[in-house]
Amino acid sequence: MATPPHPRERILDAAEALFFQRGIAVTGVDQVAASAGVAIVTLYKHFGGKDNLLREVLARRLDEWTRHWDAAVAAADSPVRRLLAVFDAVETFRAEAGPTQWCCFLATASERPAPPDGRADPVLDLVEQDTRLVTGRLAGLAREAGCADPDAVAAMLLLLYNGVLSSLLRGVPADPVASARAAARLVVDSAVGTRPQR
Amino acid sequence: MATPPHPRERILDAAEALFFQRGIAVTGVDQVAASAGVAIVTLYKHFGGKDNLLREVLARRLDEWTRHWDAAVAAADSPVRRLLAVFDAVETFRAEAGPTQWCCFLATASERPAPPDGRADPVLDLVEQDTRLVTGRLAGLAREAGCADPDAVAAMLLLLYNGVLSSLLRGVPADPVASARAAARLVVDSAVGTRPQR
DNA sequence: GTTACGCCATAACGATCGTTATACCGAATG
DNA sequence: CATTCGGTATAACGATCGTTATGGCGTAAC
Repeated sequence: MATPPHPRERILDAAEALFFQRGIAVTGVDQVAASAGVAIVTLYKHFGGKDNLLREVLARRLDEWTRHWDAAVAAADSPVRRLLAVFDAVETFRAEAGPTQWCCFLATASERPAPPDGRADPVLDLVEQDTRLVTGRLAGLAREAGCADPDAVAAMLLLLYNGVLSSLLRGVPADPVASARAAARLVVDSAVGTRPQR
Repeated sequence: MATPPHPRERILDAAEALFFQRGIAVTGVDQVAASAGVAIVTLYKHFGGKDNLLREVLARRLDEWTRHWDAAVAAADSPVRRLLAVFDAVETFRAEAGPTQWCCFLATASERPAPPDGRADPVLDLVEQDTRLVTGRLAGLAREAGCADPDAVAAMLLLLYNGVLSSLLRGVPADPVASARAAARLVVDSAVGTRPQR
């Protein structure tokens, strides 16, 4: 159970670990296959190529992240706590997903240039899908929490959210989630207009 | 004056633009030379290679950023405004530096894996130098502003700072600096314990 | 037993990329 | 005029990488 028997899962795990710990472009397909204990041919049998592999890794990640966030929101027992549940989800997700260095989607957006013509890139589409998910949910939860200006609150929380993910690259602050929670509480308390309901 | 006559500056400008708009690994040396209107040999005459070119781009950028931040701090007329001057500096720096997509240092840290052995990487050293600069200054300014817990405030502001830089990748929020300023004001006001001195 | 299937190992291909060598040109300097 | 210097153009090298082809090995199904 430590290593899933199916080679497909092992490839996805290895790709996720290598892509977002060391970088997507610098990680060769052979390294992914070797890390998964799988032949290169098997990788190409399951996924069509590197781009498709990256696409499936991102899709799986987006799915797991959505589930984590859903669970964290469901576990919260007040509208304000539901709004702040993003950071709980980040913490539990990172604890379970392992030592992935930083955000898959930001890493992909960073390394992958937009195609010159107006054509769409299926990989970058997943990044934008994640962006829409985060922004939309934050705005909705802010509205339900009774914030005076939900969009402004969502923008500030999104800033803290992106800050957490990118702070993993700098290594500082040491506990980005804790700092983000503290800052988010100040933002939300100010917007709701009530004192914190510890 | 639009295009500096010295090819060295043109190469640095072109490399900065391409590296951090499209990605470092995916940008070839030939593209940099072509964009600078310079032969590849000239690029290798001035800089020893791609790594050294990247190093000089980062060094120049760190220098300019330090100057901008210094100026913004000097222009502020209260300790709290000096603490918040980071975001003024980000705005003026981005307005002057041109359409660079996002933070050079985070992009470099994202694409460049740490060397496996304990050896030091001169490029990643510059990234860490930038990290130390930002964290150290924020903590010092927070202390001078009379914050109750300067390190905690610095951590939250660093989070917002990283959030601004990485939000440029997502494209949202539309005006990250404005949102960061609003959130930072809430954080600092709460830490100083006084009402905002508009 | 034979067939089919999933996987592995090896090798090779085309392409890109970082880097260097060679030869040429023009202007400034003596 | 000769020389030197900074720049250009072209070509080539080695290396890496994404991708594919070939052939062989085990296991489960019929």
